[in-house]
Amino acid sequence: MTTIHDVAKRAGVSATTAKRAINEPQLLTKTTLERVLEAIEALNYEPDRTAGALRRGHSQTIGLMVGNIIEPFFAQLTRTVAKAVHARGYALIVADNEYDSTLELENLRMFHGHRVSGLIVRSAFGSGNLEYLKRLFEQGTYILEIDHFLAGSPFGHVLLENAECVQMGVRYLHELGHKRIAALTVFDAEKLQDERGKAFPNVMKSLGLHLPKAYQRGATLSEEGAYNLTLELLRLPEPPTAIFSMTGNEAAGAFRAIRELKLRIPEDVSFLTFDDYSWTSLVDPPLDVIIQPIEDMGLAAAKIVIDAIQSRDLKKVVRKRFPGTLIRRGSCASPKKKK
Amino acid sequence: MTTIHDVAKRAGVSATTAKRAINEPQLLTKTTLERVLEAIEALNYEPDRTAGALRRGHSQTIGLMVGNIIEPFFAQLTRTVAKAVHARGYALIVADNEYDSTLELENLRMFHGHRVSGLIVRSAFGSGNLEYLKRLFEQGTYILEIDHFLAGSPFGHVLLENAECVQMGVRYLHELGHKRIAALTVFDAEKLQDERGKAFPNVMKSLGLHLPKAYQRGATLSEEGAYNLTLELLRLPEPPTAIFSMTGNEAAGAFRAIRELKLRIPEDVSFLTFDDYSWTSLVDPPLDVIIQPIEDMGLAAAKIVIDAIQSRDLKKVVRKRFPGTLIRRGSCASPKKKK
DNA sequence: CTACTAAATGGTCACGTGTCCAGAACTTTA
DNA sequence: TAAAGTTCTGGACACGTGACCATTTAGTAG
Repeated sequence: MTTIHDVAKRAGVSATTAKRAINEPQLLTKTTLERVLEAIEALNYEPDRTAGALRRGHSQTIGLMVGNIIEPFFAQLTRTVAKAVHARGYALIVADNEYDSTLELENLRMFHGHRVSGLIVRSAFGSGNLEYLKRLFEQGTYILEIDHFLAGSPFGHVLLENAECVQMGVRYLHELGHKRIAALTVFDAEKLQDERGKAFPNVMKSLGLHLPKAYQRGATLSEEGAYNLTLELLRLPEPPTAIFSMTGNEAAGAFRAIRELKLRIPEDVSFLTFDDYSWTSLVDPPLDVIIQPIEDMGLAAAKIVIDAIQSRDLKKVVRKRFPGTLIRRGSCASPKKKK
Repeated sequence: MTTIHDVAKRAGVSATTAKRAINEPQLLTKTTLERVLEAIEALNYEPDRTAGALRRGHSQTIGLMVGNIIEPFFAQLTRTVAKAVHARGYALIVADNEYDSTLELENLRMFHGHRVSGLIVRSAFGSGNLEYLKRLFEQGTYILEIDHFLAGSPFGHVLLENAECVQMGVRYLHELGHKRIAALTVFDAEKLQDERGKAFPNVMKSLGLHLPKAYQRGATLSEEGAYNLTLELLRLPEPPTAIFSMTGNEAAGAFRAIRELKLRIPEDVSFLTFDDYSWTSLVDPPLDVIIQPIEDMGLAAAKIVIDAIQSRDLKKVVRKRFPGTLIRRGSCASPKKKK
C-alpha cells in the first residue's frame, strides 16, 4: 500500500512536508508543493483514513440510523445526507433499526466500534437506547436526532412541525365539511411519544369534533397494519368520511384497502396522507398530501453535525423544525349528505 | 476512550489476555474469561475498529456504490446488503454515482481512503473507472459488480438474466398478438453495454418482428426521459401497441405519459415493465411486471464479497445470474384490431 | 519429587497518520 | 555582514490494535 513515506521519498522531501501538500499546502514553497503533488499523482496515493482515525480519535465518518431504508422517506433522506456529507469529506455508514430497539443497539455498537464522528438517528420507539446514546456522546460522538426524538433527550434534532401539520390536515378536512375523521397512526402515541399521533386527538378536540372510541385505534407503521385498520374503520356502522394517514408507508396499505372495498375517492371517502411518495400522483385520483421538505431536513442535519464536529463544539445543541406543505390534488372533497 | 488496557487492568490480566476474551475465548480459563467479560461489560468497552483497521490493512467495512439510492431497486438492495453485512460484523458505507463516472471516481477514492475491505459496485455507464477499480483491486480491495458490468471487467458479478427476461417479456407481448412493440431503454445500448437494451432488438428480430426506426430511440434512465419518449412514441403515425419499460424508474414516467394522453391500459396500449415497485399494484389497472429477486441478489453479493475477504482468496471470481419472474396483473392484453 | 508436555498468559512491535516541537533556510534591517 | 525575524522543512512520538514470540503455570508420567 502506498503511504505518505513513499510519496515523500519520490519527491525528495520528508514525510511531514509531503503530508502538508495535502493538509496545509499554503505552508509549502511552490516548487516543493508541485514536486509532492506530482509524486502523489504518480503513485496514486490516497491517505489512509483508518490511520488518521486512530490518531484523531474518530473516523471522519457519519453514522445514519434510519427506520427502514426502503421507505422512500428514508431513502431520500439517506441520499441527501450521503451527498452533503461526502461534499465535506466524510463518509456515510448506514444502518436501519426496523423500529426495534434491540437491533438498534447492535447497530449503535457497530457505529461506536467504527468511531463515527457523528451520528444522525431516527430512534426506534421507546427509550431503550437513550442511555447508550448518552454514553456514546460522552465518549465524543456528536449525536443528532431526526424525524423523531426520545423523551428527555439532551440532543439536538431536526424535525417536521408535526403538530402544525396535523392541525393543517384536520382543518382542511373540517373545512370541507368532514366531521367523522379517522387517523392512521401508531398504537399508543402517548407512550411512544409520536408527535403526530399525540396531536390528532388534541386538534380534533380544539375544533369541537367528536372522536369516537372506535376511531381511536392505532396500527403499526407498516403498510399491512394500515391496510387492516382501514378495513376495520370503513366497515364500522358509522365509518369515517375522511381518512388521514400519518405516513406515506401506511397510505399505501390504506389505499389498497379502500380500493378493495370498492369505495370511491373522494366521493365515498376522502383521503389525505403525509409524504408525497411517487405513486401518490400516479393513482386515480391523485392524492392530497402533506409534503415534508426531506432534502432541506437532510442537508440541515448533515450541516449541524459536521459543523459541530469541525468546530469541536460538541456541546452545541441545535433544534430545528421544518414546516410541511399541503398539496391538493383531488382526493379530498366534501362528504355526501347523510340520508 | 476505553481501551483494552483499561479492561485488562480492571480484570487484573494482561492486554493480550483481555483481547483473547473477545477474539479467541476458547484459549482462556473459565474464571479468567469471566473476569474479563465482567470488565468489558462494566466499562462498556467496544473495540476500536479504526485501530484494528490500521493494523489489519482494511477496515471491516464494505463499500456499496449504487446508481441512485432513491430508486426502490437500489433502496431495497442497500437494505438487504446492509443487513447481510452487519450480520457478519461488517459495516456498510454507501454512495451513489448518479450514473456519472466523475462523481463515481470521487466516491471510489473515498472508499479507498477508508480502506474498505470489499466493494460492491453498480458502475456508471461507460468504462471510465475500470482502470481505477483494477488499481484498487491490486491494493487489496475485493471488488464485485452488481446489476451491470463493465466491458472487459475481470471482476465477479451478480446479475439478472437480463437477456432472458427481455425475451420473456417480448414473447409474452408477442403471444398476445402484439407486433408493434417499443422498448423504453437507454440511448445507445451497444456502447453503454446495457444488456437489456442490447437484447431487445435481437429478440424482436428472432421473433420476426419489425422494429421501426422510430422505435429505436433511447431515453435516459430517468422518469422524465421515459415520460418524454413515451409521449413521442404514442404520437407517432404508427404508435406501438405495447410498451415495454426496462426499469421501474422509467415506468413511472411512461405511465404518467400514457395517462396524460388519455389512453386506456390495456385497451389502447399494453404496458409491461421491469421491477415491481409498490405503486405498480396500486394503479388502475395494476401493472404486469418482471420481478427481480433483489433480496437474493443482495444476499448473494454480500456473501461472495465477505467469503472472499475472510478466506483471503481475493483472486476468486464469482459470477452469478438470477432469473426474473413475470407477473400478470392485467396491463397487457391483445391489441385491438386495426381498422 | 523431577522432568517433561500442554495449556494459559504476557510482552513487544508495527501499521500510517496528526500533532507538536525543533531546526534549517531564507529575508529584512541596521 | 551580523542579528533578528520569518518562512519553510524535518523528527519524534502516540493513537489501539493484531500478530508473533516468549514466558509462566498447570498437568502428567516416571
